[in-house]
Amino acid sequence: MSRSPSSRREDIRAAALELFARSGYEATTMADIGAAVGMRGPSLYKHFASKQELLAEIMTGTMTDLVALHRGAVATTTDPAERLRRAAEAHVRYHARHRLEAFVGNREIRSLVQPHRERVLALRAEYEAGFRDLVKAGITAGRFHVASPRLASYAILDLGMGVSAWFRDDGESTEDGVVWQYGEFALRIAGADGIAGY
Amino acid sequence: MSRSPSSRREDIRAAALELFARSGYEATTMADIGAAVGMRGPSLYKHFASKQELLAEIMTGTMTDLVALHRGAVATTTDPAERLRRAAEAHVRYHARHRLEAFVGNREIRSLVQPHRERVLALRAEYEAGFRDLVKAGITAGRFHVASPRLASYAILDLGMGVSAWFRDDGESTEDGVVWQYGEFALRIAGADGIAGY
DNA sequence: GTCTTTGGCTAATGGTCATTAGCCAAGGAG
DNA sequence: CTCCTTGGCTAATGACCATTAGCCAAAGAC
Repeated sequence: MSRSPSSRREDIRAAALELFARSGYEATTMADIGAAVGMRGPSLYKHFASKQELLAEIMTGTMTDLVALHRGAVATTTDPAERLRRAAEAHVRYHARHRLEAFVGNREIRSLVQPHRERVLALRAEYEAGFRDLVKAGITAGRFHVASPRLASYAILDLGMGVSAWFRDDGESTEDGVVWQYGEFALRIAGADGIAGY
Repeated sequence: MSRSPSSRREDIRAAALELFARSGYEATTMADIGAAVGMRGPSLYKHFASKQELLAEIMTGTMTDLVALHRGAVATTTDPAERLRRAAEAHVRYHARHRLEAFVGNREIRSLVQPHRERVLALRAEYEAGFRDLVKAGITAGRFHVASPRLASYAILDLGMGVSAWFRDDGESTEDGVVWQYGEFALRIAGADGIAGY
């Protein structure tokens, strides 16, 4: 039974994502992607304009989702510590749950060409500014204690990115366990009141 | 004036490193590397056996240096917090000071072929185990308070890796400032006694 | 039943790339 | 001075790759 065009396109996108994560964009060929969905490489061009369009769609989608999740996470509270915890948890949960998207989103920016690249970089800058603003607001409120809000926000962001590289929901770590623990780490990094390990 | 063979080889290695960091191993050509050192691509083969050898040398060297620096950092004290701080500081300083090596070392493992790849992965596993052991030792001594030593050690490692991606010694952050702050973050993540932001 | 559209095929296009082969100028050794 | 080695050159080898062109079977529309 043939697949609908939009589900076929989604299959191709999923196959490309898996191969880009495993081998890298440059080392993945259209023939590889085609083989993964049961067609020849040149047939992909009936569904996608180019190999670059595949990468652009994956990376833009990832960054758009992260920004939206961040906004949603911090929207319903004004407490600085709660906002940071929720933002960090959303960040880590996304990296655990969509680890291939997060991994490719982090790793393949060098292969993304204009204008997609600057669009993704702009979204990334917005996202990073969101974390920095959260840390600064906490310091201003007297709730966080850290010498450098800039370094703290970078550190918190990097924690999530690391998760996409190693996390497997294999029992040793559950998604919820990692999300909770990393939310805690974010508050520790920020030096939030009442967070000190016990 | 011609350069000595070993300094020529070092120039090629440095050029390759810079290009691998900027564009990625796969997207960098031998012609690119040759142009950077003032010769044609095929001439590189008088100094290196292959493009892969260049990558392997960079990545193995980086991992070997990190393991050695770690050993040195923890060798002269037995206090758990001091050991973790020193290990984290060595880790971050390396990533700040050798950010291209660290960046390529983190990002290009997918392009490294056997047997180099398993050698680098083994060194990486040893290095990661070193951090995990430090965190566990601190918990055993009652000095650290963290639910998951495994997650804490991953988090600490990821902090340094992030540094290689964004750090510039540009005044806004100095190497010493970042090293100190990140050493502090490592202790906070581990929930070290006496570290709570103020 | 006929015409149109869709989507997968193969062959081809235009180009790229790692690496080897062989040449030769320059420098060093004896 | 002669011979050998080194290191950079160009041309070539063998293979690969993104993408396009054109064909055609199958399915859908009327």
